[in-house]
Amino acid sequence: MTIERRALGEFEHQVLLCILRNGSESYSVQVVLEMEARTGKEVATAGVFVTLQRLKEKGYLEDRVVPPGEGGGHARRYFRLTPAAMCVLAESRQHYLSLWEGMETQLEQAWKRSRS
Amino acid sequence: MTIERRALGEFEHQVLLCILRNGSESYSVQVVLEMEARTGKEVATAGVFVTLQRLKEKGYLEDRVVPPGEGGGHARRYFRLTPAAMCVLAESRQHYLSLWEGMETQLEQAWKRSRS
DNA sequence: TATAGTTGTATAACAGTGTTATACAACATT
DNA sequence: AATGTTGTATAACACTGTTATACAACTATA
Repeated sequence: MTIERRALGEFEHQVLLCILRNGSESYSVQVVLEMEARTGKEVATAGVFVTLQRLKEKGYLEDRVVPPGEGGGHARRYFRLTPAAMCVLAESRQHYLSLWEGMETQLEQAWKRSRS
Repeated sequence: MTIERRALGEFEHQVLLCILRNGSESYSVQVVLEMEARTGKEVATAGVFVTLQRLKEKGYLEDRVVPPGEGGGHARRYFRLTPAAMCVLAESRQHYLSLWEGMETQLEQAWKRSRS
């Protein structure tokens, strides 16, 4: 058995990117809003929540609970990427690019061919 | 309920790309070899097989059985992409690019920051 | 003609990821 | 006290990925 890092699912991948994009830290609702803004589709909070937990278990996220400020409200759990997460993101980026290498034009040609 | 095409899983995505890359048609073993050549990792035939079946059920692949030629051997089941498959590939490509837009440099910077 | 080897198809079982429904906790408003 | 809002949390289920295993058709070799 080799020590192997499992690949991320697409949704996990997306959640990590949104946290990174939001700045250093994000909590669940921020991630949901960021994802919706970027995809144009509705995103369920619970789905993001479960994914945040699983990513934490796998060592890709660290979290801290921030108590409500002076304005009151509910405490929030903020997540930030670990170095392992950035590493796996970079790797999966390379993987993706190599899979698609030269395929963009080929897909377009195949598409035209299929309509003629 | 809107008529919605489910997103592809990453492995499904990869299988479609490999068939497209191999030319117009491929059968299971060809896909396995193509994937191994591209990723450098071993790929289980059964995994590819199940995925080919599922992609066919979803309307992304069409298949035909080709009897053994003069040299003999086992009959092969060849698969080719449907227009729907090319369409979903193109869409998921756009989706991916928009998710990563501007993130490559940001990931690099976050990475450096985390080591300082 | 047995026996073993090769290639390719096929299915079942299970683990991992994605989605939905639901509950709950803390605070604000009326 | 009752209601609304925001955010956390869990359970259940469907879908995707992986592994183990069986089987079918042919080849080679003794």
